[in-house]
Amino acid sequence: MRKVDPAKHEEKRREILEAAGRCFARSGFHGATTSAICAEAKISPGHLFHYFDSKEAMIAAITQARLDDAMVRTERVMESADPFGTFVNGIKDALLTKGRMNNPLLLDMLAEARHNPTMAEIVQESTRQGQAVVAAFLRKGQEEGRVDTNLDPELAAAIVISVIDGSQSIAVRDPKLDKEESGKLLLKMLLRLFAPPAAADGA
Amino acid sequence: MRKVDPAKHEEKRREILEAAGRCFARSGFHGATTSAICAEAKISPGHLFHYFDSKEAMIAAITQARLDDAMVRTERVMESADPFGTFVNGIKDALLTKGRMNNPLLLDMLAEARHNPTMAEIVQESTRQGQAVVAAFLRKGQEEGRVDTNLDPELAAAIVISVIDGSQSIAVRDPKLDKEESGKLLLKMLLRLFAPPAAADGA
DNA sequence: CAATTAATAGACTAATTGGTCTATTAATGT
DNA sequence: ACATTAATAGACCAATTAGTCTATTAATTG
Repeated sequence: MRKVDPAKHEEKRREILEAAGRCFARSGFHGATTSAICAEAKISPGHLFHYFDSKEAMIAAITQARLDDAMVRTERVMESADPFGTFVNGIKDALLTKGRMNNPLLLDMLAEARHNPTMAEIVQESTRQGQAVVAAFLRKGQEEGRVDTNLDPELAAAIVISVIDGSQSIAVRDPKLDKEESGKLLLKMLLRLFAPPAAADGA
Repeated sequence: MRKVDPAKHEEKRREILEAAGRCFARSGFHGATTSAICAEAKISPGHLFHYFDSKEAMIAAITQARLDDAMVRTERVMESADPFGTFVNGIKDALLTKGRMNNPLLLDMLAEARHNPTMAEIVQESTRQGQAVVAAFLRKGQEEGRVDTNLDPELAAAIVISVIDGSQSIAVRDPKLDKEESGKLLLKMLLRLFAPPAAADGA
């Protein structure tokens, strides 16, 4: 008989998903056709649907993958020597929209989640997890006296995520705006929100 | 002969556009079919395409209309007795996502603009105008000593818009989160960013 | 009222698109 | 070597969808 390496199967799936990701980024979830994805991945339709049940499933898979990816990277920060400090750096990275933290599909994913219950579930579940992790960082910061203890960590975490989401809109609305500058100001804004009443954090 | 009221024509267009808006809000720009729009507007396809050249044109028109609408409302604030104060109230309204300032298509519009040059142009042009108006409010605030003069009004305006955009994501990511609460915190965050070095704005 | 043209309907279509079916090739284990 | 099954191709299809065409009804004006 034959019993083939499931790792190879997974690898191919990832490969196809990456090609799909490029197509989706270019044309949106609905604008990208399966045949465009086939072309990008250099496979036939039969082959494509051998790996994914439907285009819907591809959209769900890539969304899940991207969100998971962001989660993993965020969680890894927790293991560093200075969690809160590294966390702030992570936000910076996310806001500058350049580090591999960046996900050009974010707006599409959010919009899609407004119309598609499956996607909504994926996004919401991922948000629950992400929010919890961010809240943990904020609590850590509160313990260290670097974050205002009046802030509700869960709520503040939601705000952090919302600001990162919002930062994606800047590139769309004003492509000429310097991302470095806007990112820095967004970060400053968050840090001021975090700052305990005493410390003014002028710079 | 016959020479019919162009106002009536415009009115019907608006009517159809409103129906389309409901469909788009429900299913997204691509998920909503023209026949769904026909059903919602209670007209026939022939009739629909008598008023709009294409679905694309409908998407562009509704986007333009929504953005113009937001602009008009924002501009009107400038005419009030206390522009900056009223402006802050306007932001509050936008963040609470309830006042008629709210536009459930915002995320869809931004996502679409990433893939569709026509939409990109509309969004970017509208942003230019909106940003200018917001920057004017901030300058007013600076003159009145209510806004940090170190802030670049144009850049800060971009941040304000980005935060409002980002606030839309909250409802998607965490529908259970209290909008009142998150809106209040977002507003506080912006006000702290605006605050001149001296005033701490503790509340 | 008659003529004219706008408003409206709705059957129809051309093209696209997600997805299937069959066939072929290439691994793998015995 | 051979049997078995996975990997892959690509022709094909059913359904959907944006958009058209023709016909009818309703205003408007002279």
